[in-house]
Amino acid sequence: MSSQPSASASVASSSRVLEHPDRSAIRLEAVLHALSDPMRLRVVRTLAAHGSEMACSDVELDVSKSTCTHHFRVLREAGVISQTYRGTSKMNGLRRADLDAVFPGLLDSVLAAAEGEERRLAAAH
Amino acid sequence: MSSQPSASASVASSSRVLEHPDRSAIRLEAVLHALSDPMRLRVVRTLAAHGSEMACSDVELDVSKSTCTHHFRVLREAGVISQTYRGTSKMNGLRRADLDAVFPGLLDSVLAAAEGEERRLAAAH
DNA sequence: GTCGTAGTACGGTAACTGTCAAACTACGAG
DNA sequence: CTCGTAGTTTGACAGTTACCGTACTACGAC
Repeated sequence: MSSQPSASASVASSSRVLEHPDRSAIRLEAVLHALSDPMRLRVVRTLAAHGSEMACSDVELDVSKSTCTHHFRVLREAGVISQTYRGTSKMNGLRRADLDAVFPGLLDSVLAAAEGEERRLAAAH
Repeated sequence: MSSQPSASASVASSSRVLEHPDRSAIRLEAVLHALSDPMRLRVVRTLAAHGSEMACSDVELDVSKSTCTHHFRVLREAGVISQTYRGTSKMNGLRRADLDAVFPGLLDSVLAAAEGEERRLAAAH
């Protein structure tokens, strides 16, 4: 049902391999659902701003480690991020190419929307 | 906290008035959550394709009336649609101007994404 | 006034979801 | 080998959500 991580992710460097949906198995509702949670949207915005892959622990969320694991898994299973183990760490990256191919402009419009909303809310306080 | 329906909706023609969030109270997460459900996405696509306002009963969903009421309310409370009573019917319209002002390009990219996904899934069968 | 329709409120069910602590595994450093 | 860290799994809890049937309200037609 799944394949190896997309081309944007490096080859796994441990025996632990993570399942990712094929580009063709990415569904809009799962993507929108994944992005509708504030924690996960924050992850995605952080990865987008950073540009290159980041370890889970480098993305600062104010929740427990088990909750972090939960949220990263939802993003991976929706096809929004790719994940690869590097020793004890797991490196995460946006599946930008896949998402832009399947839903052109969606990711950027969500990121821009979040940016704009954050600025408006900051200005309102 | 809410105001009268946005300018895109007509004046209410009955004593029943529905609360709608101000443009400034529309939140991205609520919008994405509202659009991540297949029933609600169908409503929004139908309203988008139709162009002008439609009655609840004119949007064909394969669920009970009480479930329809639930979904339309989620869309209204997220600020995605405006609703106005007309006799026994309730007229619904996309809050296109508000959504485009608050999250430029988001609605169109979601609609295009849904369109593209539908075509790909239809071609795959 | 009655009648039919659109839509609602309520209570219920079942599944989902986000949260966590605790115990765990996998890995690299030493 | 031990140790520390990253991340996981499990079970639990509480809240949310989509679904429904039923009884209801509001409205217009007559």
